[in-house]
Amino acid sequence: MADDDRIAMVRMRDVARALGVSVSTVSRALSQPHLVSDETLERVNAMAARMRFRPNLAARDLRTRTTRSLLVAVPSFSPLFLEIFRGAEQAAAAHGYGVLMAHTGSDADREHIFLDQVLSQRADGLVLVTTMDPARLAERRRNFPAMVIAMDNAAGIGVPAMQIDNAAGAAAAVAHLVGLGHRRIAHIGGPPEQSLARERARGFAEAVAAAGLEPAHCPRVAGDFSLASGEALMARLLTRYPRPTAVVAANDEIAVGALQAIKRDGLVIGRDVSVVGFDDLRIGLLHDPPLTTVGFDKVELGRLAIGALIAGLNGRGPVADAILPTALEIRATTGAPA
Amino acid sequence: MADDDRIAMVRMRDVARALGVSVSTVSRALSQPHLVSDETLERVNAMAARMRFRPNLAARDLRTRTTRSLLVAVPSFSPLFLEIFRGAEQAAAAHGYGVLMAHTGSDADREHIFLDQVLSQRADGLVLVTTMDPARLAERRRNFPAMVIAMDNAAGIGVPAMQIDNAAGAAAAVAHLVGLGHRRIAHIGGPPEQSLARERARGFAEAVAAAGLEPAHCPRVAGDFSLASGEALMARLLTRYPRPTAVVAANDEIAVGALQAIKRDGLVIGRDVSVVGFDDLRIGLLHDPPLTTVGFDKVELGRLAIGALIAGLNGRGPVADAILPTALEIRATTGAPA
DNA sequence: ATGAAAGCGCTAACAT
DNA sequence: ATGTTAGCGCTTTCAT
Repeated sequence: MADDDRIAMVRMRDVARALGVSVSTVSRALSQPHLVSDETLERVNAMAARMRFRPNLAARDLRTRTTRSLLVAVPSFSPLFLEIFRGAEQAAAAHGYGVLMAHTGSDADREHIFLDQVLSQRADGLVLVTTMDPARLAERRRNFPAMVIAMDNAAGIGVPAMQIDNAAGAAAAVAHLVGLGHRRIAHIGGPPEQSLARERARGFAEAVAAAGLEPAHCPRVAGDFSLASGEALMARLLTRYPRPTAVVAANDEIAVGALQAIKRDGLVIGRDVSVVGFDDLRIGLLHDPPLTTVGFDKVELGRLAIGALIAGLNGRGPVADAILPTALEIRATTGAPA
Repeated sequence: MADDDRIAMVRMRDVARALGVSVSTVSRALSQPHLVSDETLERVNAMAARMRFRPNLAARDLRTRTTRSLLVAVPSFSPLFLEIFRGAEQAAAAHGYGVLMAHTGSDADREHIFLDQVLSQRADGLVLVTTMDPARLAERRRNFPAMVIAMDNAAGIGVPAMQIDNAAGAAAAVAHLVGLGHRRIAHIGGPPEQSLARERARGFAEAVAAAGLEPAHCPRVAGDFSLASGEALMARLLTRYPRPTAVVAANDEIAVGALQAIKRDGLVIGRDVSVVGFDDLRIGLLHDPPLTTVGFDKVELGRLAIGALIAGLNGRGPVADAILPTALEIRATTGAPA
């Protein structure tokens, strides 16, 4: 019973009537205060508060063709992407936009869903965080809504992209190890379908070649960015002869898995085998010993993406892509080979 | 230049004109296909696809007073809350709803923002995940929109709440330790402002009393749910005389911090000092040795919350609160006292 | 500074 | 099975 004590929605006209003014006056007082007299402004504000008036945003959005809210779609809830979201949120708030997060599971269908949300005016724009080469999205549509790619390139789909220098990061890891005296360095990569994984593998390969290392001693294997894959692949690598003295992992998850495999074999981390991760997430810092890894400013990446998106929304021409630098964080899993 | 090659929005009337039918026919074909002839249906679908028509959801939402999308607001991006979100997402999808995630940072202002989103018709309902006692929200508003509380009680604000049995979980941890022979068990809690922390502390205290342990030997200290606080507080606990032989932590973060402090002191985990966590997150499983902890079905909690929300939306009366059970996951950080 | 009127793009009676 | 009409709650000209 009492099903009718649902919250009765109070509309602008209710506020207007209660005040004996027109709807336009209320509307103006609420969104363009400088257009009404001080007295009216005050009365409207007071009454709106008293009546607990909430504007119907569907109506406003329809009329203004804008929502002042943005979407950030992440592939998964990895801390990496969450950090990016955090930056996005900051930047959006600074510009008076709200942000909501959605996750795609790297599923193309789901990515299209969120693109459509923008096309359908549920949000003004989209930051698509992806590591899967967004060019494939073009197979199914020609025009893209207001959007920005983060973490990946946007080859050929004509939207701004904010990335990091994956190849340079991997190369820096190799250089560090070579400097320590390593000559047999392996790479445990991510799935080659992911452009992110390919770029990191490329950086590794190029650096190995540049250092003049024997390719046969620098094997490259591909995992799936999971800890389990890092562990399994490392275990296999350890049976090779000659055994690699160091490993560059394509992310921190893989690196920690590798570390566990090394420990399990009774080898000493940083002496028998050195490991470098990628992404600089907490999981590596928590490990004992803490992981040497390739870091970068994830929050800044999110900020940049939103900045570019909003600039685009404001018609300030096509924004330049950005490639953020990486920085090697040398901790305790790397050392001179025994 | 070419600023005008912005995506020209195609509206329903454009599709209707192209086909020589009325807008209503297009509308019906798209959302109530059984109301139009097969032939019309097919023509409309084809044309809509060809013209890349996307319905303007602001208009639809305005007209139908519904969005078919739900909001889940989490306090932080802790894996605990992300698991809950995952469950929410599943359940929502099963009912044809979309879900977006927002985060509140346990900030009351931000919580109100998302409540307002619902009142403003941006979403049909809200799952508010909180550990801060939602009753305080009532200070600032009388009526709540369609919402459900997750992880906390909803004392006195008249909305359904889906929680877990925090006190029982903590008590089970104590019982496990008592069974192992421990008589001096400490508790490192969370901030007492959080009802979640208070409940867990209460369960601890009651179980300690029920077991007839000497209260002076079972100190309770309060951290802030962070690893660092667990480490610092554990270090202090270890200087006490007589030293506690076991600790029940209010969450896994604290527990892992405690573990680090114990290790640093050169004590043996599970023999000199046993530790039980709470939440059963990956951080505990990753630890060496893996953490004994109080677990519960986080995904199910999210599912239940969405189920209750949607049931409420459909007018199926007030939904009963749920209290999910916890289950002790005995791993390797607990053992008989030395 | 304020009011009247039009209209955003859609859905849902109500006709036919 | 389809078309006509009204209207969701706002914002924004255009008058005054």
